[in-house]
Amino acid sequence: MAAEHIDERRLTATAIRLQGRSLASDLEFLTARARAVGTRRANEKLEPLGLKVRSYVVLALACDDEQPSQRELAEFLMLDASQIVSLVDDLEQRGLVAREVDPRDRRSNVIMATTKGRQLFTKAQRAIADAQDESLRALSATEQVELKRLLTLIAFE
Amino acid sequence: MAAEHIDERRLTATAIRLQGRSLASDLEFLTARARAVGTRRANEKLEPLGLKVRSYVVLALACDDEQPSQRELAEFLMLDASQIVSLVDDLEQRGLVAREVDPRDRRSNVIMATTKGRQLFTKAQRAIADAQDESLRALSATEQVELKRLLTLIAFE
DNA sequence: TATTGTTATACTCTATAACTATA
DNA sequence: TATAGTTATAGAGTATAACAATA
Repeated sequence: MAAEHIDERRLTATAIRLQGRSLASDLEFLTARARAVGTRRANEKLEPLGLKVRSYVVLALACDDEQPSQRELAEFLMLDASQIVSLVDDLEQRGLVAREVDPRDRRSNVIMATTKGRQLFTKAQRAIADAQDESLRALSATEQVELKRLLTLIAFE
Repeated sequence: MAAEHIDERRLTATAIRLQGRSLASDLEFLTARARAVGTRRANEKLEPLGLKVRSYVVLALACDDEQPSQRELAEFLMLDASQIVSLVDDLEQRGLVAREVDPRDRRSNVIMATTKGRQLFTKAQRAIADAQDESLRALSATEQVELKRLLTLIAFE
């Protein structure tokens, strides 16, 4: 009965007729379904590493030498600040990232990846790339670039 | 401190630098953020009608004369069957949709919109169209069509 | 006074297993 | 034996308010 027990990508013959419906051209529906398909697939690939998309994105930004504050992470990832606390808690307890008080503003914590965190991130990038390649399978190289460009426009607009 | 208290579309100057990071070209991150922005906006527009994106999509398919079963809704919307139960329960209690046993397979419920449901759906379509127009503001007409085409490819692939 | 991070809390969303009725 | 729907439940994701430290 669980959704995982059915193929998450293709639809059965019985449900295909719903694809012709007006909802199928609704941006809200399309982004929600694209994200659901992609997140499920990516979480499966990340599972052996003990990561999910949620924790991966925090680790990715911690690895990128920008030393973001928790506030910046919350804003960029569109998560509540209280959610960042528990995501960073988890990564910190596993020795993957470290909090460091920002000397310029001692209210802020700057998040940095450890060596161990960077090593795991290298593996995680491969897992995410695998998932992404599967998602983009039906698109040409040009279309892949164009999709990302257009998604960026609506994700940050 | 809640995420709603910050602008959900534009980023503050402090977070803009994160946009240059490699994560910003990650498909998983882009679809997640595009969906988060879009769902938040659409839920705000739907709120006066007592709907959310989740309930809207069920109502939309119920209005489309295809008489989907709950199973088909679950599959198409990528929700668990048990979630469809509570969404249909809510819409049914409000007199917006009706369950009817499928005479060809008496295990199945066919979901149909009532007149009241169709009337509300007309208003909801306008609300969703408003939200979508805001999301697509930065795209040309051609780009809007192209984005939906490419999203369809990854959402159903 | 305002902001960063934190904690506690509650609410929504999603998944799992067990049940019933039909097939 | 398998499938559609239901129920109960638990876990993940998200939002809100209040607080301490700092600005």
